[in-house]
Amino acid sequence: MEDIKARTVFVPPTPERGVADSRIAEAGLRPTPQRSVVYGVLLDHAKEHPTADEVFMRAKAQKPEISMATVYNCLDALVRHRLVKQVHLDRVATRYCSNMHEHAHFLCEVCGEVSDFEGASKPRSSGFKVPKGFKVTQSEMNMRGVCPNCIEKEVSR
Amino acid sequence: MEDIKARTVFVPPTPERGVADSRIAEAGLRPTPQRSVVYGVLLDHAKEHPTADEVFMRAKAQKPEISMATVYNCLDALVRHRLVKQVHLDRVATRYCSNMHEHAHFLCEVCGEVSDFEGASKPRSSGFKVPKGFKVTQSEMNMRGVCPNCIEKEVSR
DNA sequence: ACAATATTTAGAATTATTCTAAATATTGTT
DNA sequence: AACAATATTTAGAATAATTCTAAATATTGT
Repeated sequence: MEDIKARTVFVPPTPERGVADSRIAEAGLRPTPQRSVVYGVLLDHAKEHPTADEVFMRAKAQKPEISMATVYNCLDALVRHRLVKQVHLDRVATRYCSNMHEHAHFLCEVCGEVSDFEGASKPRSSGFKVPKGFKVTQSEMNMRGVCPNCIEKEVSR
Repeated sequence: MEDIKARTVFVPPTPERGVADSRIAEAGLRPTPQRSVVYGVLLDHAKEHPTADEVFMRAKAQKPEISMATVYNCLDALVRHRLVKQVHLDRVATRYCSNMHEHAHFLCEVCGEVSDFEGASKPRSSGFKVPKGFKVTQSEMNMRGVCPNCIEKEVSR
């Protein structure tokens, strides 16, 4: 019989983990296993726009000792170093997004799904006049409404 | 001596209160004194983008029996009926804004002040392609950075 | 004035986020 | 490789924002 313990302990890194580590280093952030896991979770689940809590649960699956405070610390560091965006869609939990291309976010008020919309999210390229004297470092464009799936369900009721 | 009690009890309605009441009625919302006070506070302090808590304190000054739960209820009703916008700028408290003209919000990361930027905040007029099949009912554009005041202070340090 | 319906209330409950201080890890130097 | 300096992680407590609950009150249309 094979050495099961060794087999189960060895979890091959996802391709994203290597990407995570090199980007963390490039960004001038001190590399730690926790940051690697947290950023890896976000890269693996960019489309889901997870909350801190969802990141915590996924990170815990890979690294059981990780704590919630660390997840918040890591998320803050990643946001400060422009590897991750915060998405403030509603009154409750903030979401995190590793897609740094220009895009807007859309929240379906029926099912709660968050979608990415391509297009300009930077003020200069989106019809906004930034008044003289202000320095803009980040911007986000958020929309709400009903997604195609939920419109269909409503019609067929 | 004059009747001080009578004088202090009579608080002349601000011009905004009348506006508040008629807009609440126009919006098809049941008129209640609480909604009137809450909306009046927002109309009087549109530039300050108050949080629910700040609205509560101001509303309490005019109507001491009002409760926090009612402030949230009223804010939700006003938002649903498009008299007020929610502003989701950061991880903490949501802010409220009675300026329904197209504009973006700017948060100064140094002093915390929120400013209005004129310009398009609606997706159609701001360079965003809303994918086919989505119904967009609300949108908000938020920016962060440093305001002119704080840039000046930083330079002169 | 009456029933039906919606709103308000206080307070408890829940959820999201921040804080704290001690333990551990990382870095740049010898 | 060992060392000091500095940064990060940790568990758990603390705080802050928001939601829930069920009873009391207000508003509406008849």
